[in-house]
Amino acid sequence: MSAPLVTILDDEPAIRTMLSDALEDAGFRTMAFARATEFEAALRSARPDICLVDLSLPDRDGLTLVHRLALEQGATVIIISGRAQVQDKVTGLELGADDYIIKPFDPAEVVARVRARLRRDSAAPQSSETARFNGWVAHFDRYILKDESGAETPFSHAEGEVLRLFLERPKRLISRQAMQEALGGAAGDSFDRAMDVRISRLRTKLREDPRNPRLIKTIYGAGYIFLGDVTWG
Amino acid sequence: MSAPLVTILDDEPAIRTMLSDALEDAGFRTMAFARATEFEAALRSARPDICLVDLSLPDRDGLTLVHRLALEQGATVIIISGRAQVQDKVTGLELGADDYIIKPFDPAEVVARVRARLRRDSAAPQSSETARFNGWVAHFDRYILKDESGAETPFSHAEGEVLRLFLERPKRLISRQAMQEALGGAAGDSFDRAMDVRISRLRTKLREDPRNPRLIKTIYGAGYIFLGDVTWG
DNA sequence: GGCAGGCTGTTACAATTCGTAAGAATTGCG
DNA sequence: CGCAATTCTTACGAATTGTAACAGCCTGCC
Repeated sequence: MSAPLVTILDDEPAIRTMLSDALEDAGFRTMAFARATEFEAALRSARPDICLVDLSLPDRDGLTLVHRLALEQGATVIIISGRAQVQDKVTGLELGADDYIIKPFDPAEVVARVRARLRRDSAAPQSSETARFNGWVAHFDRYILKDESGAETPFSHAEGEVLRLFLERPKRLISRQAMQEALGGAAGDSFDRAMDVRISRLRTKLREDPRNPRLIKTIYGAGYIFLGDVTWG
Repeated sequence: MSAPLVTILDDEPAIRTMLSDALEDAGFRTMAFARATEFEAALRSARPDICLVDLSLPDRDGLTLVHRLALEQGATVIIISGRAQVQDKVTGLELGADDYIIKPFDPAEVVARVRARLRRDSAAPQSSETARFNGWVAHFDRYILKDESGAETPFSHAEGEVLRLFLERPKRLISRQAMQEALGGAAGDSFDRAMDVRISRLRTKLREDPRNPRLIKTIYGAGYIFLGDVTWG
């Protein structure tokens, strides 16, 4: 597992340098951009773990960008802004940002906040081996799925990997790329289909209606989202 | 699914009241404590979704408490503290806190940060994912539109973006340009038509009469206006 | 070893989504 | 009314995603 990637989007060169230096000293990989368009272009090939975004961008409405990144792409976003009004912070956070840091800032605090976010994102894997969701009970230790009537459906290891991934991140978008990494597949062309097939088989076992899946939703062009109410243990 | 529970641990009664009031107005359940020992006793019977903790506690070292809560119990912890030094923030976050708010604070910001944490933690009641308007119910979490008879019409991601935009700004003019930015399209000539098509398809799903649209009105030369009576939640 | 059965990736093709293009319909204005 | 600008709708096609069918692999068993 390589070092987490942090992107920086800010039009002031001094800020970009300061953040890059501090974050790289702390062991992160960084990519810095001055304009939203460049940043978005880069997103197509790289998937950052955290995005630091300056709100006062010249070439695009920053809040719109945050919203798209956070709620639609499922990225973790930290806003860095010169605006210190409470109202600004509240709207930024409501739009999906995970944190809001005011300029001027101390790089050490930024690093600490980035670390705090990452710690949560990769939160300790569930110690428990059973999970309940929408009438189903998944027993990962026995590779079995029980429905409300108690009937058992076995699932395979590969299916279990996908199911566990969904149950650990319910109601959040999981991008195709993130899923492939989690499932240990190279991002190669051919593995794409393998992942699709895994999900398809899982859907069948969960008795999803192909026309209108209730649990595993596809977001065209982005990834998947699992909509169950999950309780572990 | 009951409202998320937020605990407040602070020795100043005024702060406790201020936070309780603000959080309950925002729809959360709260429990407030003046001392760490009481708080810990309560933890045995209740499982808070978020813990707000003041560091300057008389009866216990606050940082130790935060560490136990966050890293060992896996709880989500937000520190509220009078100490504004960067070093204090860094240690607090390193010890496992998820956020660090400095006194004096605005309750609205605290609420926004609590919401942001819950959204990430998953199951969180997001700003609410259903909206009612003129006999319709839009379920954004399920990508489904229900009419009065309960019949379901699925809508796609792209259609949902448009619908959400309308429902968030009812009875107000939305200029074409504003809409394009919100939908993430460059203002290029070609994307204009794409937006039209999205709206057209949405109108079809809402069963609008092309001659006399009741919900999505076109303002020639300006933009669109959504005329429904919208209630979120 | 040889075979049966299950698991999983690959391939091929079907279905869906969504932008583009083109022509039709509408609106505003003189 | 006539004309130009704007907007609506339909059809099409590229890209994305779903899934059935096939093949390779492993495991257990005789």
